[in-house]
Amino acid sequence: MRKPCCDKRDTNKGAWSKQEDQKLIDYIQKHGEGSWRTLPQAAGLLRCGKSCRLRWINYLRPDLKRGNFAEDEEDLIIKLHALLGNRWSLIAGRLPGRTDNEVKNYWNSHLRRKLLKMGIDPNNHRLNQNLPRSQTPDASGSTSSSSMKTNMTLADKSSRSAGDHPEVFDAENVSGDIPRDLPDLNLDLTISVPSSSLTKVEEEEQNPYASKVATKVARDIENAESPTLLLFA
DNA sequence: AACGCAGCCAACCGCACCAGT
DNA sequence: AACTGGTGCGGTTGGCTGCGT
Repeated sequence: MRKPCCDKRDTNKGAWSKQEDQKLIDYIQKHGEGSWRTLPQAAGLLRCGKSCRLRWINYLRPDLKRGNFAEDEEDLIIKLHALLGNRWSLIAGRLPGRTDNEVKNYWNSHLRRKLLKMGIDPNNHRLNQNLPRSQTPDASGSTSSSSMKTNMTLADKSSRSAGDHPEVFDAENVSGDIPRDLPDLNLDLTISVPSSSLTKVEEEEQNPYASKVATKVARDIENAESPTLLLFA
């Protein structure tokens, strides 16, 4: 039995105060990130290390992009979710300035509903004949979101939350499942490792978060058992 | 004005992963 | 190989806010 990450009796919980935020920012600016377990004490915070890490990553990081998601960001999230499932950190890694928590929340509060409204099962990105499909133009694929089109799903064998996604993806089955009179759901799921003229070191210096996750995405995709990626033209 | 409800989002929790020993 | 500590991730919760009645 491992001991808890901190002594919960002595730690604050709940919303962060401005003073706490400032202490955390000051400390990280001086000493850099890492050593989250010892950081709270060193920074004079009565917080659990995990809590500090979360606060920094999700809220205080200087490279965070706050505010509404753009259309292309929405599209990308939908595509990546079809590809990766609920692996929010990987998805967020493709969206500069966005955090896994933010993407997860946005998915659950907006995009899930949007797909459902379009008659698409948000769990597997397949047209769901049991769900009512709205007759509005939005539901025909010509939504405000330009490329909200899908006819695919993907087995994500390595996912820890594989329950959301079918273990085996059968392309033949898909083509058979989708009625011919449905809108063209051609979804380009091409995914590539971010290319950069910067060296890996330079890239990591400029954006350690994006770089780190991008590396993981690339590794995951490389390691994926064939045929994990099934792209449908 | 008061209340109930739904949606959003920050934060917490528990588990898994990984590197070091 | 087994163990341990630190870190990361995804699911869930709870409080706040806005809206309708």
